[in-house]
Amino acid sequence: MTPKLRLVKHRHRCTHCLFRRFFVNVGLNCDEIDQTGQTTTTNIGPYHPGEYLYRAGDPCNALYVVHAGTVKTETVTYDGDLHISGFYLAGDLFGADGIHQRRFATDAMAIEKTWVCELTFDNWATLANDYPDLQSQLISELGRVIANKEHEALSTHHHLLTQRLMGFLADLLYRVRERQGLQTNEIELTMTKTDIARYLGATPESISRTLAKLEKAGYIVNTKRRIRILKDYSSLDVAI
Amino acid sequence: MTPKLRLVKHRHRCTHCLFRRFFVNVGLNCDEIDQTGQTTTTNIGPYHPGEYLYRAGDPCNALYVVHAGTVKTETVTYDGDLHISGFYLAGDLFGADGIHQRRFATDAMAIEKTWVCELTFDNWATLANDYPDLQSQLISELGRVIANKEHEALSTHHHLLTQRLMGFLADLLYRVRERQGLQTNEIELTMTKTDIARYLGATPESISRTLAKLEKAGYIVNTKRRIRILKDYSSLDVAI
DNA sequence: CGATCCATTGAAGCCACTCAAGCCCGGTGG
DNA sequence: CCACCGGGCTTGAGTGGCTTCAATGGATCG
Repeated sequence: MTPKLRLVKHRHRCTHCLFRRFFVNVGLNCDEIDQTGQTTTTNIGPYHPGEYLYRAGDPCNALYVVHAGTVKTETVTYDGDLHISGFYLAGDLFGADGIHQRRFATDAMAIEKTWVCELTFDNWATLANDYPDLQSQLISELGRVIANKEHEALSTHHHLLTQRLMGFLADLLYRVRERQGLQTNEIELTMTKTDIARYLGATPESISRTLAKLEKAGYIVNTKRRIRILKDYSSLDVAI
Repeated sequence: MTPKLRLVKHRHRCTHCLFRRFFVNVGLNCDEIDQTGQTTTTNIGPYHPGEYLYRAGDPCNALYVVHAGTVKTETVTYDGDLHISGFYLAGDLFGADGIHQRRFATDAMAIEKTWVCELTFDNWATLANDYPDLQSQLISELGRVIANKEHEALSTHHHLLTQRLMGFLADLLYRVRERQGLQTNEIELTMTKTDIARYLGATPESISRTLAKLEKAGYIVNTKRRIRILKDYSSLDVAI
């Protein structure tokens, strides 16, 4: 990672940016902070599909939020398998696994054209000094990350791939809706189905077969890069 | 949970307590804090095996650290399965999944005679006001929890139960060694094997069979409530 | 000393993996 | 422009690991 080549001064408004929400919650907005002359967040990008944002073991000096695009974090297991630990959409915090050791535990890669907001720990310390409530904002957000990871682990333990996959799609639809504010039932898949397999701990073949089965049973419509959800996840018949 | 009946003033030293480590790291110790007249942590217990510390949905007003004993956190999935999200030994922080929503996401149950340290958010806010560095202590710890959860998720995706189980045992041995400071190779199992199954997403039958297989292959010695590790996890032959 | 929960072992079935082949698509270069 | 290539996706056949169902033994406890 050679951030120097990519550093772009923060210019456009981070309307969906988590950091902005933090600032607003303590009674500030980005403009005010800019006016104080303090550097707050830095917008970095674009990263292109397949490009690494950082690698496992790199020093972690900042927090990141996806500004636009999608990021995946992945690890190579000791026996060579590739495991994906998360997909991050616009507004999502990622890289928190590096906070403790000050080194990232995973690789982070853009899977489409992506910009991210960077908030360095140094800047954070300065800001938190002036606005102490910011700390509890971050603590709360980390709590949310933990609760999410636990929820993910839950669906991981469904041994039927049908359920894991429907759970994944339902979660993705939920998150897309959160961002669009629309009640759409269609997901634009930014990740490959192979990546979905790596995320769910399955093989691409099984994903393909299971999607076909779900389509035949009338739960989804599965086109090239889109999936339309026809029934709610909770109505899933395990026996199909 | 009826904490009022169990509240015991903090008396003995929390030598392994995470909170104490926080205080020490900002240049304090429990004695000094006690002298200021501030209530810091409250020691609660004993909880007996099978007793709930809190239930999913209960309001979360505090952070908890195991003082002595073992705690498990579990969730009932919508289809009735019981999933265990973690085992917590002396010194471990738990309940962090309740920070964001201010409600716990899981049930917490003692699996042996257990005491815990409670630090309420109110007390935390007071302390953090006087000693701002405490906040980053907690942030760092939450980062550790996140990194751990991600690591757990990794081993979850080993599809061979043999590997998941050996990984679990190796992790448990590592954590026991951390606490005892000894180079023992024996684990005293505080949880039932059924609980191990629920944690690993398997059935008790499979755990039983896999342990028998590992013993026959010379990797472990499996007695009633103890397991002795004979070989390192990394030397595990997948083909057994 | 019966009740209950945990643990173990056996037999049968099923789901997902492995191996293998072919298709589709975008990108590249002759 | 087309041939070639590579990666992702799909489909087929066979195998293996884990689950399910069932039954028994052991441990703890009121």
